[in-house]
Amino acid sequence: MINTRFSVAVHILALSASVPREKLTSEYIAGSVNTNPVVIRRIGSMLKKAGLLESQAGIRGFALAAQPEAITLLDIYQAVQKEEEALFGVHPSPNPRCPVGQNIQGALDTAFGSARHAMEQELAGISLKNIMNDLFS
Amino acid sequence: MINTRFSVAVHILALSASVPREKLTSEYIAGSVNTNPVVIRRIGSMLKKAGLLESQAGIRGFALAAQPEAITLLDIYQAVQKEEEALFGVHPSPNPRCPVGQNIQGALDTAFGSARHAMEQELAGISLKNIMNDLFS
DNA sequence: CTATTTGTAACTGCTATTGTTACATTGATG
DNA sequence: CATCAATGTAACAATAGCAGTTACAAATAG
Repeated sequence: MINTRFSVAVHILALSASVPREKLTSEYIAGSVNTNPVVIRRIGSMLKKAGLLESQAGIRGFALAAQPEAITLLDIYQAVQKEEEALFGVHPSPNPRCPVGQNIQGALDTAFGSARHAMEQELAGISLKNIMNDLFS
Repeated sequence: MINTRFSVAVHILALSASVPREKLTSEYIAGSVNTNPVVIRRIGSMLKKAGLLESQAGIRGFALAAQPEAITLLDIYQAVQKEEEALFGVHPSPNPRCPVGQNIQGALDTAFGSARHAMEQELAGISLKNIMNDLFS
C-alpha cells in the first residue's frame, strides 16, 4: 500500500486546530486516527521539525505552531515526505550505449518534475483552514 | 522504493518510436533499460491492453500502436497504474465518534483528488513526441 | 519522588515491486 | 511438418518500505 503519513499528518493538525492542548495527547489523537500513539508521536515529530507543530517531552499535549490560514497542504506534504522521495520512480542505470538509454533519465526527470510541480502548486493553494471549513460544514 | 513501471513504460515506447520493429525484441529493450526481458514483456502487456503498443506471440518485436504525437504521458501513466492506486494513501477507519475523524476522509479525498488532477493535466500536456524531441536534441 | 507524557530506537508482520525460472503458445522458416 | 525463436504468463524469491508494537530514556508537573 501507499504510505498514509500525509493523511495522518493532516488529521493531527486538524485536531490540533480544534481541540485544546490539554486534551491533545498522542493517545487521544491516536484514538481519533485509529492507530497506535507511537505512530502519532513519530509523525508529530516530523511536523515539529518542519515548524508546524509544538510539543515537548514531559508536557502533555500538542499544539499548532502557526495559524491554520498560514499552513498549506504543501507544507504538510513536504514535512512528512522523506528527502528524496520522488512521485514516480526512475529505473536505475539504463544502457549508456543506447541513445535512448543514455538520455531517458534526463527527459524523465524533466517531465516528472513538471508533473510534481503542478501537484505541489495545487497543494500550496489549500490551507489547513480550508480543510477545517470542509470538515465543519 | 517507488515503482518504476511508469519510467520503464516510457522507455519502451520511446524505443518503439525510434527503432524498427524487427530489432525490438523484449531482450533488446531489456538491454537498453537494463533489466530482465520478462519485466519488459510484463509492462509491454499493460501497454498493449491500453492500446499503446502492438505485439504478438510468435512474432518478433514490438511496435507503437499510435503516433507519438497522439500518446500522452497521462495515457502511459494510466496504462501502468493499477486500478485503485491513489497518489496518497488515506489512513483507514478513523474514529466516527470524533467530529474530525468522522469527516476527515471526505475532506482528504477532495483535496488529494484535486492534487492528482493537477498532476494528471500536466502529464496530459506532454506527448511521447515531446519526449523524443527531448531525447534527441 | 512519583506519575505522566513525549521522543526514539528496535523489532515484527505485511505488502508491493522487481528480478528470475519455467513453460505453454504462436508463428516464421526450412 | 518439424524446428526455432519469440511472446505471454504463472509462480516464486529477494528486497524494501510501512504500520504497528514494545521498551525505555528524558522531561516536567504536582
